[in-house]
Amino acid sequence: MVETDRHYRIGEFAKLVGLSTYTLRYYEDQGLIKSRRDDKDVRYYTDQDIRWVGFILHLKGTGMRLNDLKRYVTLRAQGDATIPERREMLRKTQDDAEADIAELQMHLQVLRHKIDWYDGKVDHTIADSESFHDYLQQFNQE
Amino acid sequence: MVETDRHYRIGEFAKLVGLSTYTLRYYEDQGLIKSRRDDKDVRYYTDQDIRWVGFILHLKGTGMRLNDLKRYVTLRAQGDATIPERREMLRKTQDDAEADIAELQMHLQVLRHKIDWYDGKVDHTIADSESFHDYLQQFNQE
DNA sequence: AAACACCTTCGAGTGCACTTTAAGTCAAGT
DNA sequence: ACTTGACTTAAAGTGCACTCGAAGGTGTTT
Repeated sequence: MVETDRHYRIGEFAKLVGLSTYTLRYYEDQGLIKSRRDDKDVRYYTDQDIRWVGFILHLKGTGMRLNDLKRYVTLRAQGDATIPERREMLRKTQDDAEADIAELQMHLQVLRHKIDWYDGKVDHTIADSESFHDYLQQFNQE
Repeated sequence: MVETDRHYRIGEFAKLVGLSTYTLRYYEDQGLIKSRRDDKDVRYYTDQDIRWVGFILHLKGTGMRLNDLKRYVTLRAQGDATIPERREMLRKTQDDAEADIAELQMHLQVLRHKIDWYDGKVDHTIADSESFHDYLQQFNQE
């Protein structure tokens, strides 16, 4: 054991994980996180919870929706038998995120070219003010 | 000249650029695009407009908001004197997009690790079911 | 003649993820 | 005593970017 006995009330916990107390209660309502209560019915959280919320934020950060997150949590609660499905959810999320990045990169490429054009690094003699776009059609798979 | 004399009505144009007619009218209301009208007051668009909408979609694709897009359009209408500001807007958008990608990559790294963990490629003997997170704290600058 | 595509204004609806308020209670700290 | 922070439920508000519908019109095509 490290120091897993530390307790945090919602306000402190909110600061630790970078969410508002509103959001934490909302996530609890949604079933994404759970909290224990002291004898006064006041929520408290532990370092475990910090890690769990951290993980949730990573999943959200890759674009996973609340609904999928709920599903994931439900599966997790059902034990190891659901690992294949959970793995599959993560893989799908990963694929989507990678596709998003690829698309973003493509759009960025156009932006960079336009900035270069503003900087005079690219041929200015073309009449059409947006014809750099033509040049970049080759990257355009959409 | 290539073949810049082709005219498209809104329905056809919508299909060409991948937006709905609703959205095209909405963008026009917002001042992002303009259309010419025939003698019956029916909108028509040209190949120029396809390129312009294409550019808009690239900017949106990098995360630029409608409001900023409006500002950009306004500046563009004011002529070359506003090029520095426009360039700066693009640079800012670029920076933001690059930051988004970096963050996404970081979250993805966690996801990939978790998938590996599910696949048994990573040590399974750790008791804490989410402790892979600890391992990745090093990437966590947020 | 009916269907279809276009036009107008303008307000309401959608989806997502919060965010806030209201209204009342409880308890610890300064 | 008062402020601060916690608690409850339920509902309304926010922001963004559409998306749609009503209601009435014109014009072209089948």
